[in-house]
Amino acid sequence: MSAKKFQNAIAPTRQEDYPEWYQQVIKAADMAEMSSVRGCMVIKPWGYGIWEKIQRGMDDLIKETGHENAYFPLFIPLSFMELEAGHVEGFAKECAIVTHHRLIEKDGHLVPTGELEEPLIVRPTSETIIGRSFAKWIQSYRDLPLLINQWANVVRWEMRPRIFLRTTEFLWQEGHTAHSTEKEAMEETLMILDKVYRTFVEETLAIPVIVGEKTPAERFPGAVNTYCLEAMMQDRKALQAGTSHYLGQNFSRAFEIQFSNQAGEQELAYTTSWGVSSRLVGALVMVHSDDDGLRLPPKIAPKQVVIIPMLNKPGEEEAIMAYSNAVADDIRKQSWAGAPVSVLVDKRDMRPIDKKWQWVKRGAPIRLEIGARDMEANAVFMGRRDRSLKAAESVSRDQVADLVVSSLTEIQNNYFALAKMLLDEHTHSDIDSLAAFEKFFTPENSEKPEIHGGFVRTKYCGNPECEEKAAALKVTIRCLPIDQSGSEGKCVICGGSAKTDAVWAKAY
RNA sequence: CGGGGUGUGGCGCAGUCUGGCAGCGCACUUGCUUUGGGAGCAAGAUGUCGGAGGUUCAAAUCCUCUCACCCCGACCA
Repeated sequence: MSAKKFQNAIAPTRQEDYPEWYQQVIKAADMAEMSSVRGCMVIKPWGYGIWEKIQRGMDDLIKETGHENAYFPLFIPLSFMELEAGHVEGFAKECAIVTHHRLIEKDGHLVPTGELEEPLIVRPTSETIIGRSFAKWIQSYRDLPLLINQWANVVRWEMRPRIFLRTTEFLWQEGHTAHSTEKEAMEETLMILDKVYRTFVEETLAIPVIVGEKTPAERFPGAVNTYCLEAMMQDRKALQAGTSHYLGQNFSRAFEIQFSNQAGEQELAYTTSWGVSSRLVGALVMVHSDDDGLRLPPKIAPKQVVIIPMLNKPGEEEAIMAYSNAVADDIRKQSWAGAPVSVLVDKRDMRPIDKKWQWVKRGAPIRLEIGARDMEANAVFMGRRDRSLKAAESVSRDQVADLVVSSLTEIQNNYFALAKMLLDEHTHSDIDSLAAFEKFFTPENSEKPEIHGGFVRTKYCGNPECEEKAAALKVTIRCLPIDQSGSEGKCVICGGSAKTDAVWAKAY
């Protein structure tokens, strides 16, 4: 294969075919692949390493805000789903159902037998089964608040799976809490949204978000209010990066989550639920990556520094490896973002140039190439993933550890700044008529739509009909931002008087 | 569930119209050369051509049935 064939490591580029580019980045980074089970993915070590970093960081925040982890069953009795009307409607169409518990051999094939008296559904979310437990655990106001989180897999039989973004089975955390007052439950709902989700997504994943409330059309089935984080991908479409629900007394009524208050009266508890999923990995890909593959913010990279020994000539190996390991140890002594810098010395039996490209495609923030020449000069050759490949340069050995630390901070900040620039540049507040709105969201090439559109932040009258009208353009209200301006204006769709700010976009 | 498409070594595909030895590129293995910027040459290994049935001297190719997957809609963390 000749070098000229590669202008970029990933084909097609983002401009050429964004959805295909997305899949190629994941493949080239060796993160995950679709499995032989419909809609289900295999998460490979590099992709799972990213998820583990997400879990660790998020879990710390969840615990710092007073929650404890627990675990509930994968299966939910079918009858539980019937108890909350809105909930059934939302999830009934996408459930996996277990109806048998045994196999027998018949004509050389295994067929299910032993039909269950009551079918079990594989959890699409756990409000119902956790609600039943909460009802048992809560007797008195002294048992409240009850603050529980679960790390789990869930199954939703979606029509069109897309790797990491919408798979049949996915990984997530789901928080479930119960409170004695509406006020406290609402505070919890919003606290999680800001202190846990927004903080983590912006500061660790380097993804800027718009925080807001969903309209009734986009609300979680069974919730009173649903709040969310919305992020902009590089094709300017929105991706929901986290969600927090105020459930009011809907689930406590259905599952009899009652407590005696201080006056000795029975009251229904107020509950919340909130979650982020492995979809965040897809968001990382679509926000930060470029036409050479994945780019990982250092705080989420499973390895922050990769050392590639240039083992080209026989006889040099031992000395270069010793030098490389010594450099690695120096860097490991450095602390960054509250933890030792993680370093991998890639000593695999591969051509160094192939290793280098592999680490570029996997998005390692910093590459250090070490060969005989560097060793003689008491130096290393350092490349940063946020800069062009040709911008790599020689750095003296005694400066490298400090430079790595300052570079990690710079890379983390650069990725956030770039993503923020994209979000700001393509968020428009000056679209004030239906004609302008339609023009903005209509691609020039309808056969093969180019990257177009973005977020429109404008007034909305609150009429669901206006929302439906936008849906014809595949545009939905992503959220009603928390930071409302309070000003009065005209609804962008119907022109009627409107006070509410809304963010409109095409979404994943 | 509607409309369109595809199933051929690990991956990507040609071959199907007009039946006649199962092919190509990449990746993989081995050897030699090369070696700080996605190397070259040579040899090698890898296949129930999605499945079942039929037509035929002969089927990847034709016919019937079937399964799976992909794209466009409805659904969605």
